[in-house]
Amino acid sequence: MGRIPCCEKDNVKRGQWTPEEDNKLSSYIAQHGTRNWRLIPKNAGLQRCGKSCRLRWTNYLRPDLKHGQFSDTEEQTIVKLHSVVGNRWSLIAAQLTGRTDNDVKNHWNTKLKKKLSGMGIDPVTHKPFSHLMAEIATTLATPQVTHLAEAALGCFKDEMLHLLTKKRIDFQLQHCNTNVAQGNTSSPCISTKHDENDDTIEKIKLGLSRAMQEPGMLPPNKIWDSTGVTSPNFAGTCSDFPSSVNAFLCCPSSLSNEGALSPWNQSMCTGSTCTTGDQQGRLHEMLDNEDGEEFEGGKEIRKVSSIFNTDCVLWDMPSDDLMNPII
DNA sequence: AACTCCAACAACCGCATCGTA
DNA sequence: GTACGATGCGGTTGTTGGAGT
Repeated sequence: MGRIPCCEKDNVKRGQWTPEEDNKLSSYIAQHGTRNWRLIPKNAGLQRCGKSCRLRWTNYLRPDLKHGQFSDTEEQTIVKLHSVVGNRWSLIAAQLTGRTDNDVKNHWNTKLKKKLSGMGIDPVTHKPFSHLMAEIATTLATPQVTHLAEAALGCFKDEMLHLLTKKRIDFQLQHCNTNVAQGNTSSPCISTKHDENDDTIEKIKLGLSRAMQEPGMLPPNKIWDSTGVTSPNFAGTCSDFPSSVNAFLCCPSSLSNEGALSPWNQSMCTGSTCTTGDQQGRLHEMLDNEDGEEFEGGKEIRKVSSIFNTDCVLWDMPSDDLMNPII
């Protein structure tokens, strides 16, 4: 048995579409609409799978599609919705005029994920990395925590190396300069040349292990220093690490100093649930439509309550976006 | 100039869900 | 209620062009 193929693969063309094929498909759909994708390629004179035609149409040829760069507002919308509905790309895309799920997904994977990681936020949970570490620490005994932290470090390593090396993020040289100016040589500047990766990873490992074994570490919002310089409960100091590592371990100043460095303003939930009623209320307000019941994304209609989790990061949106009738 | 690397995006694949007989 | 074809969706892979070496 097995699954019936959507079309006979031997007789269909694959790969990039040519302008001629695009023209054939567009003009056929303009005349006959998009009923029965299986018949469309045959009737339109295309040697393509119906599924391939559908994708080409929905992702590229549709006249109402917007091509080109995502605006800041669109990015904010994506991040905000992703923090609530996760990888429901079609649902997210439905809130952005002229964008497809494929567009949104690609933009998320190539840009936004890295952007969030760079801000010290886990793109999956939308929480600060340090926050996640702290949550692990609250639920596990120390030996387990250390191993888990090591495992987590492995997961994040690629993103961090990317940020630390490829993007050449500034390593908080100002702290180094300050230390030097004050004659403090006990906290040497990190070399950005020699064995940069190894040094950094070792420091992260050390910092994580210390943080996880330090009971006073928790809760994290208690020790996040808005200056990002020192933390009395932290075994070292945040300034021992590059800025992007600070983001990972100490929470970046952009998170605690609203609007200081972050490209987006945000309010952060503390703990495993949103703590301020007005924030939570506002998200519900944004998600519920005027009747407070359902919202529609493409064909899907789901109860908001079924997809709404209380773990969230709330992104401040321009007031115009709040006027989106669906949100 | 040639080569490598990487980001961006298009397209494919297989599973899930829907609609209908 | 069930079977089956059609369509939607999300994950993944492939391709391309530009930047860096």
